[in-house]
Amino acid sequence: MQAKICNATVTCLDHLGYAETTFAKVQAKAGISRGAITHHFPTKQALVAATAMRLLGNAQNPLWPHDRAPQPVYDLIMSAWANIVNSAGGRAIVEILVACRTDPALFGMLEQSLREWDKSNLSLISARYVSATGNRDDTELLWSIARNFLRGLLLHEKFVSSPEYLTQMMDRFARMMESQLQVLPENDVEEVE
Amino acid sequence: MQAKICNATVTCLDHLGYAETTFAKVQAKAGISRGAITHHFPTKQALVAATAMRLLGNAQNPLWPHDRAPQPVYDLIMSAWANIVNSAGGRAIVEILVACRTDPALFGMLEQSLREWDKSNLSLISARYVSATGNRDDTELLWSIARNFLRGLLLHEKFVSSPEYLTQMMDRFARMMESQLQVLPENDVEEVE
DNA sequence: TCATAAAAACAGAACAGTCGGTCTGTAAAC
DNA sequence: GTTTACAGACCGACTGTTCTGTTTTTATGA
Repeated sequence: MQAKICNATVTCLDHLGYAETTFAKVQAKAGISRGAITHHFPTKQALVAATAMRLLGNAQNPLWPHDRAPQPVYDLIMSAWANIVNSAGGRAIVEILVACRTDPALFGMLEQSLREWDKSNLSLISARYVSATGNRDDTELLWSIARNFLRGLLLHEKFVSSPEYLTQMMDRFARMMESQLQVLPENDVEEVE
Repeated sequence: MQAKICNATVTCLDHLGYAETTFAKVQAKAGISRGAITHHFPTKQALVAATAMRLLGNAQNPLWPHDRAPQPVYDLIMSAWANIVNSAGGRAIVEILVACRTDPALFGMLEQSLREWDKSNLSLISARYVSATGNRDDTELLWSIARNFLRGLLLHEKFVSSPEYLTQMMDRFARMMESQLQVLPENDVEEVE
């Protein structure tokens, strides 16, 4: 039930934005009663915070399969955009991040979790990729830069002069990252997470 | 009067976010009557759209003074962050861009203006800076990348592990740009805009 | 094993407050 | 004298939240 509610919330955030994501809309989208939603999530912030936590959990894995070798940096950037950031969940996360900036209650609920997610996300990267300088901190800096670029791109996407231009930006950025970041040479990368 | 209303709107967007920016709040912040605001801006979208146009006009100049030589790329990135993106106006713009994604009425009012602003912004850049490849399109791509990164950084700012880490990210990105972009050699750069 | 109590899961009505938008009224300007 | 600039009351719709019921699940103890 909670999963059903949060999925409906993601859809609403993606299609309607944070402001228009109301209890009534989520309830209608999920096809449930009003009581169900307020029982599990007494406030709007609680609903959105729970949805964010769920999304973060799902966004951790799909980029680096445990069984296969890490994909090249270029492909990593491309699939991060297509499968994570520019997805319903990714767009919902951006709505939530923006709301966090001005909603202290929501910020308080998510601050710690987002910090921890950020940290574990970075350590997943530096277990598989390494900066050209060989410095681990630099690896994490580069990935942070990439993540912020992709999120910023989400805001600009609808105003890009043409779809091809967006492709060119992605390609240009991925090539720039490629020159700074590389797949870690064959090591044992088992004991991660 | 319109300027007073729009300034109050910027403050509200910055402090309260798009969802909580209401006619009542703007009215109170500007210290005017309800009639004044609805007279000039009949809908909330019209108010926000007019505010956006005003902000875009202000955000065009300050990075490249006409009288002095263009600043180095590193400084350009740094001052774009400090003076444009991470300012009250910059944060308000991001709120508006996010709202545009899900509000068709607002999007319709701003789409054309934002596209034109983007174009003129890019031509201002390529009049003073050039990609290491010498290609003008590449220059514009690089600047688009920088702008999107800075906007994305705005969403992440409150969750960064430490203030120093943010400085490091800025520094790392600016150095990366520095290696791809350079100040255009002394030419006549008068007939711009 | 099963009766039973306690708790959790849901349903839906009700609430006060606020929203965006419209309306009439007045003063000033052109 | 017609239009524009402002003032402020008014409105229905909708907001997030609280509340009282009803059903289902879970825990308990003999």
